[in-house]
Amino acid sequence: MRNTTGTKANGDRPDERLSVSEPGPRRRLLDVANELFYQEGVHVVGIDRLLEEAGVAKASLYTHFGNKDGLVRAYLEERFAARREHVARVLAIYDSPRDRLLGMFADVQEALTGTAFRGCRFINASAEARPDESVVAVTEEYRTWLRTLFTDLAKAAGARDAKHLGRQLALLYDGVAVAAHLDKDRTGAGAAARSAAAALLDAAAGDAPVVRQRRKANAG
Amino acid sequence: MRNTTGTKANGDRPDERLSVSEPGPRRRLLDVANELFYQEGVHVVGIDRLLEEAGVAKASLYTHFGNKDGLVRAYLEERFAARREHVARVLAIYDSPRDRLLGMFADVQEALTGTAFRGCRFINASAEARPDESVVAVTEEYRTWLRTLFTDLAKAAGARDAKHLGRQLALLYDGVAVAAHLDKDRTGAGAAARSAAAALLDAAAGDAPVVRQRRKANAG
DNA sequence: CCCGCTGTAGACAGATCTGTCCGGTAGGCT
DNA sequence: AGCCTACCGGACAGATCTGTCTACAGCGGG
Repeated sequence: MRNTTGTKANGDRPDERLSVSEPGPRRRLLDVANELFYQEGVHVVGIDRLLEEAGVAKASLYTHFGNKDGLVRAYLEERFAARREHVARVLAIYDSPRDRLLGMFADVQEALTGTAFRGCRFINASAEARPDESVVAVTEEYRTWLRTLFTDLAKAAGARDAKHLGRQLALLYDGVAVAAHLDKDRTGAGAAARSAAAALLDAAAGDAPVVRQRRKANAG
Repeated sequence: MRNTTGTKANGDRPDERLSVSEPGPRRRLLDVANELFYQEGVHVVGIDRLLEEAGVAKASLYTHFGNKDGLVRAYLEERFAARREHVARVLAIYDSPRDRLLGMFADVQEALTGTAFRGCRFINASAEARPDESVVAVTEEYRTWLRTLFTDLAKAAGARDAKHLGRQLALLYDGVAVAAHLDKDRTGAGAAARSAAAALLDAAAGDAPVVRQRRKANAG
């Protein structure tokens, strides 16, 4: 579909200093997987479709990833890493803990204006996965990380019960992903989540916003 | 797998007044679909599996439902109707609008204590559906109904912006379905959603709600 | 220079799934 | 009794998907 002649070109290792030319088959496969698995679903997109779109031979897929599940796992783990980096960049924008927390929802609101938004990759992939597929393992890691992140943000923002607020915020985060995916009016969901996060934060911070000394009995 | 002899028995029409004996193939198929499609996913469960489990001939499926998508549609529409009835029963328990609203989340919290809980059928089914499958149509109807329901509850509970609060509550409702499905600790998500709903309602009801108690920390 | 590594192209096997069709059976109705 | 209808059991076709294997091409290092 793209490179009719077998070419080694670029092994897509980071120390490769060739000009941009053409990424290797592993890179091309991951790129296509990132697109198709997200837009259409993991089970719906077959091997042949991936190979066709990426211009990669079938044997290359199996030497690089072992089987389809290996490709799915590599794809999800890469997106997980990319997400961590993205969130780190978003959080770095803001100064105050409160703004950082709300910035997470501002970021989501911005993301779902694009037409390519189809909800949370991990939620969607998990909904169609069998229990033994590696999707569930990566999803669990991702969600643990996300919950911890929100708990940390809640704690920094001065919540009395940071774990509780963190959970509530994670609920909103899940909810907006689902709603923006399945409902027609996406922007409404984004705004609702953002304002709800602010309201919950205000309610949890209570009367003494940034002071979080009081009692550190169960904070964290 | 169950009735080795071809038997007419019960056509599972409502005016059938035979004793309980054995429901017809349509009923048996819907029952099995309700179980398997929910527990394992729509695409994962094949026709043969359904037929085997229900003890129904393949021809019966196609005469009753046309094709697999027809069965899926009938299954989802039946669950939608059952859900409407269930919600009506739940709402009938409470007297005040506020209690009715929070009762929706108390009901969910109770539901997810069971091991059979696997999140929202419609969300899960939509995540693995192609755009042309009838899953998306029924899901859209369901979600429109749900959003309207929460908006009505918010309005009755005295929210200033009922549509806004309704959306926020729907987000929480989606979120708890996802979280309780994918995370290990389900009960935590239920409690968080319930308390978040109360906090959002308090924040939205503002100063002049419908007879609200002091600040009753919700036990749960 | 040539060997080995990596990659392409595609045939092939085996499994699975949807949907059609045919033969047989049993109960209800006239 | 005889027929009609609903249902069962299973064979069958056609499509699709995963995974393996063979044949071949180009690049780079010893």
